[in-house]
Amino acid sequence: MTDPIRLLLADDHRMLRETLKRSMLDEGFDVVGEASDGQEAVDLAEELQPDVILMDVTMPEIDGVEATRRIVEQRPDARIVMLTMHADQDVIAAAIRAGASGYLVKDCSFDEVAATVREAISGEVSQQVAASMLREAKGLADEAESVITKREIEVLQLIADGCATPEVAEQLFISQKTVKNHLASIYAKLDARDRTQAVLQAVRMGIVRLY
Amino acid sequence: MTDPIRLLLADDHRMLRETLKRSMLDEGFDVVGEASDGQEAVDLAEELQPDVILMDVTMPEIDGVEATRRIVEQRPDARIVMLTMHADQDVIAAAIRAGASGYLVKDCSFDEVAATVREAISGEVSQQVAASMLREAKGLADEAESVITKREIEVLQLIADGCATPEVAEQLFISQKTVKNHLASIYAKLDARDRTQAVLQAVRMGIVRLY
DNA sequence: CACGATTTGGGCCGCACGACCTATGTAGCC
DNA sequence: GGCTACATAGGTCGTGCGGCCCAAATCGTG
Repeated sequence: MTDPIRLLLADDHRMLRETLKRSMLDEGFDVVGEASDGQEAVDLAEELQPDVILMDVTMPEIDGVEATRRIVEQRPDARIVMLTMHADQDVIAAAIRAGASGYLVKDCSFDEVAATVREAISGEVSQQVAASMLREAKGLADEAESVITKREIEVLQLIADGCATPEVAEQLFISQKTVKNHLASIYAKLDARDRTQAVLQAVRMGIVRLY
Repeated sequence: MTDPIRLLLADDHRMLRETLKRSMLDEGFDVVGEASDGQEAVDLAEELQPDVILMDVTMPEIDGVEATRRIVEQRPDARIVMLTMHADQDVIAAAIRAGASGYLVKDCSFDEVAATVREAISGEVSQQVAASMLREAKGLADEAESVITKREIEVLQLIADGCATPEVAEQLFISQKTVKNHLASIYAKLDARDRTQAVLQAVRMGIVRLY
């Protein structure tokens, strides 16, 4: 038998992290570390050099997609399998672009998790990911347009936190008009008609945190 | 040694359900059934008569709080431990009112899960729940005011689905004014200033589903 | 340096939205 | 029969919001 696969788990919910760890250990994997936020995941990935990282999209500090980007930047051979609540096309596309080598919806079975981790090591790519990469290849122009900027995320987060336009402007030290411009840009990128839909989409994508 | 505690797990995410099941089995619990939505939880609770039900708040068809209400109605001695993403006071209060005997945030450790299930059986009540019951006793008037009606939930769900006021009115065959009245009532009950905050609060409470 | 993306800001317009007040019909309940 | 809650609907008023036009400064990358 070969050496066990060394795993790093990154999820902000301790319950899932611990139960997943137990199950992965049962299956013969070696869980070398756990991270509860994106920054911790980046730090531990460098420190522990795990074979595969199982990373949730929605996390504090840095979301999973951005954490993936930073890890892959330092270590292009890193194998990262993304976890998410919903099967959102935009999220899958963003994860692939960031350098993830696999993708799992939280509604999948545990066997699928184990299988996807092994596939990530062997270099195979799951059907879900392959299908997304096809779509990726088809509509690169579209994808490029749907990159939310830092400032736009700040605006979205403040609105999710309960701020109205004037308050967002005050918090960011900019005019209300600029806030509205950012929002208009966000609506186009997220295919949302108003702030409510924009925030909901951002929550689905893991861009914004819900407290 | 006494008979193992018979558990029913209800959560719409298969990954958590399966990993939690493995861990609970490891700990000597007997997981007799799994439900992926509220209706299934109600049905299986009656069929399997488990000692304790671990139930997520956010589920399709029927949310965890309502499922708890229905189960307790049929079997007042049922022990139900609620699971939720966020430590939301309104959710805790609603769960207690529905008849839950314990409460867990998904950020807790696995040991806490096992301990809370055992406490639920022995009749003890966790500190979190006790604290909430105190608040409950203090402000019963307040709590009574914060019961969202069926019609209000329909309005909230449609708005979460992307409808604007005129569209909600059309869908429900009522005037726009009535929709606005429902919204005003919702804002007061959920302590929200606008539809965005109302929908987010509803998502946190598990009243509304995010697709 | 030049180009594109980002961030900043202006004005205009029309409708949507939320606050506030009142009112009626219909249930369920003591 | 009254009481309370719920769902229905109207008016008015001020402001928030989103669509659409535009333009300037900054900044990273080629």
